[in-house]
Amino acid sequence: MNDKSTEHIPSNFIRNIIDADIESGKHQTVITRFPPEPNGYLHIGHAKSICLNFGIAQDYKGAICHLRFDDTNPGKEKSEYIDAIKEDVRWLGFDWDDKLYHTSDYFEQLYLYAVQLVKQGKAYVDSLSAEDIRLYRGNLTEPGKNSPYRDRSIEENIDLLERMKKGEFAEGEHLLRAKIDMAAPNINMRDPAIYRIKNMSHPMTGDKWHIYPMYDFAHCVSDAIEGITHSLCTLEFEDHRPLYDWFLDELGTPSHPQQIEFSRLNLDYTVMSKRKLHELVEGGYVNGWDDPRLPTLSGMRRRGYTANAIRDFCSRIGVTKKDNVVEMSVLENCLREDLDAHSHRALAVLDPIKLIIDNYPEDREELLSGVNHPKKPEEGRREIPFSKELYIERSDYMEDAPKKFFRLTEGREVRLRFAYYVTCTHVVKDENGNVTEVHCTYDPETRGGKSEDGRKVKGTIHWVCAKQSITAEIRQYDRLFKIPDPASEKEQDYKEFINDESVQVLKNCQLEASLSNATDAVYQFERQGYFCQDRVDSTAEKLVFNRVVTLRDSWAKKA
RNA sequence: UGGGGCGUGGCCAAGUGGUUAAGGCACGGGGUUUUGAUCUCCGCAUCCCAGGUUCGAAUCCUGGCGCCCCAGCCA
Repeated sequence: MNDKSTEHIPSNFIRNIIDADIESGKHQTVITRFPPEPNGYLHIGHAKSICLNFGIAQDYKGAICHLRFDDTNPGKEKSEYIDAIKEDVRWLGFDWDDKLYHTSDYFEQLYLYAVQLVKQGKAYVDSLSAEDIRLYRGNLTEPGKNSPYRDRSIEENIDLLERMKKGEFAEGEHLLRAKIDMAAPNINMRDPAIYRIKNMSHPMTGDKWHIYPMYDFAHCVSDAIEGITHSLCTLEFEDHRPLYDWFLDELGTPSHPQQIEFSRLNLDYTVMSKRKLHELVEGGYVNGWDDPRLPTLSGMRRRGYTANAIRDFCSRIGVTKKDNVVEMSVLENCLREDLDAHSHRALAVLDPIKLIIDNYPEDREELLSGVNHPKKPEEGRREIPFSKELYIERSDYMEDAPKKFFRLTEGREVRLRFAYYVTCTHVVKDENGNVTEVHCTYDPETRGGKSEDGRKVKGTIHWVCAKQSITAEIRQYDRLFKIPDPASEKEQDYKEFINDESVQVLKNCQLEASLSNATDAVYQFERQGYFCQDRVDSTAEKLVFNRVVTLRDSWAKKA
């Protein structure tokens, strides 16, 4: 970890609570946990939680953060996701040491605790249908009513529960419920489910179980077993806290963690729910979980985002209980800051057009020197081949250019970066009137891009040597959705707002020769943006680069 | 019309009775610049509303208003 992400210790209401707990002696140290359900890939919203939980573990003396897979629903979970999640957490720069757990590690204890509840008369086996249970639950304004099975004897309940466990019943036949209060204003307290029958095998426990615990029961008990001090979760679980506390109080667990809720991260122009991400991936709207347009950590990693930038982002957005939608520009700014500091520069022409220097010798070739990083001379220099015919960016020539256009137009002089001053003389067009060649003359006295006479040249453009450039494909990504908050439109499906121009593929980009040895690092293609090789599609024969993010462009904004 | 939360500038977010109401992003403007990048300088709010308490309130009280979450045998 380096740079911005650890420059200052963040402060937020959760850390304030922890500070107070340590100060008061309530806790000597802190144990947090990051508890993903392995039913999908992690996204930047999870990164917020990861940075919060693991960040606390890093900053407090003796503190530790557990990684716990919340695998209580074998119908939705797969071990493929477990591996992906571990990889993402590691990539983000965090380490769970040997504190890797699964809720399924506790299935035995969980069951014993359930039996204890039954024996205490605090849980019962209900045999109502799912439909009836819903009916009996009441609604937001009306209380529910007791199930006719609510007063079964403890003996009968134990017997039924044991048989549920053995797999004697079909799914839905019975359900273990907490006996609390069917008239509670908090619907979560209206005899919530504890164990349901699922006759399916589990990635970790195989065919051992026929019943699986519900989140509300499993989560608090798992936290207690692990001695978690502060159990941090998102706002929608606030209503579940009374239940979290009820279970632990009834059970008399050795420890009673404190649940604290904070608001989820929302980012504009994208979606963050697992359900929607699943839908985008499975519906073929994007190409897999690691599609560079997705806010998944694997997608962002493939796109070229750095872990450093994401950590910095998480610390900048803060942690509160307020609903929020963070602008993408904050993330992009974190990225640019990190990339500007660490990326080597290169010259690459995305939309090439020939530039011919009429007064440059036909057969001459020379090597010019370019700095790898303008602020870090220690990063060295590289040689860039130069000759009579170059490629420049099509957009760097304009026929009827306004005064403020600092690039090429007839009679205007510009600097070729690291090379020479050239003055545009004329252009050649095809039968349709499209410019096919830009012609110019160069000033041999300006080698390296500077002149002795102190003459001012406002514009500098990038170029590559036509003969020695290498061809590559470049994928330019844009926001996935056309509107800032696609998920909030009540009337329309969010998929209707997908931006069908979210990726633009340029197949004939010309890169400076040194890029044939490109690593998997991110490069700044000068005046364009940051790019990195696509880790899955780029090969030695066919280079493919992803545009991570553009450079800030105040000129384009005005124009 | 049940319960639980939340409301500080365009977006995040400090602030916990006495501060010119931090900071970041965005935005506008100036300077530097062999990337119209970077860097740099400057500008940019009286705190949802209304009453009240107080010498003094974004911070305390009362009453409104607005937004979010909850009726899975999902997490």
